[in-house]
Amino acid sequence: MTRQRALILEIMRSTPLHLTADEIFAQARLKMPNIARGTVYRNLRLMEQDREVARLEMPAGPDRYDRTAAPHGHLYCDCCHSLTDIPVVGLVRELEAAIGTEVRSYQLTVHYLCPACRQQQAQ
Amino acid sequence: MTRQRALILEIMRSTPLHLTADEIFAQARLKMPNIARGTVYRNLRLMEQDREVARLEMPAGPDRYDRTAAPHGHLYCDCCHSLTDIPVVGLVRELEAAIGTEVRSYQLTVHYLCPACRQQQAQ
DNA sequence: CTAAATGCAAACTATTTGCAACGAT
DNA sequence: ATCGTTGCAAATAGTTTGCATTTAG
Repeated sequence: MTRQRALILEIMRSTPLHLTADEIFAQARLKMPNIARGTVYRNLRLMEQDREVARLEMPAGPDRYDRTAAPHGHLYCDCCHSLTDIPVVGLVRELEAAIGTEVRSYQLTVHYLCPACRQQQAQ
Repeated sequence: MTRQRALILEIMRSTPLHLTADEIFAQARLKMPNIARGTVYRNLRLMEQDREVARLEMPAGPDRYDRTAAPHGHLYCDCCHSLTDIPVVGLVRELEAAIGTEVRSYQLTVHYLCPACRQQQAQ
């Protein structure tokens, strides 16, 4: 556990947002001006393997990271690209029953138009 | 509708596999030796917008394309990266009820170990 | 005829990696 | 002391784009 890694964890824990590696890097720079971008990517990958964070592949743009707690899905606005959590109760159980084997994890991304963007389109 | 686009559609329709843009490009080259990689990418993007195909963001490696039919999810093997369909009956309805607004589409990727890889790990 | 699509190559974005120097144990 | 981790810069992978040329309608 290096200072760099501790800082990255702290940043992840300090926000409910789904930050990109670069956003995390930018925040980290504020507190540790010569932390390297590579270090951030490396640690995020390790933390993903350790299941400390989950990497979210996005339909557009860079991956984002989620401080993992309970399994959940995401609502993705096709217009403004905002991302919000959705609890999907019982989905894992359902899936395991359907698949007949252990589910290691899942990623559910639901595309929609968020209220603000729907409003705009209506006008 | 150009010859190029028709060929890409034909390739997509001729296989149940989830090909990458580059795999589609390689197959296309066999029948049309100077079709350009850019053309394949451009058409796949258009076809995605027209909902003729669905682009699948993968946890590792390039995106893959799915000839869309009924909405469904995918089983992804964390070990050998194989990808197979899972019908997820009623998920859209469930989601719309939970979200309270129209779902445009969704991507569900379930991580697991496929039978072959599970076997190997056990040994 | 003309507007849109192509082939080509170069550009670009996101991410990974090699390596010498550094730091935690 | 030693082994993993860092910072840096260069490399890579996947995809997109600009532009002159071709093609479909």
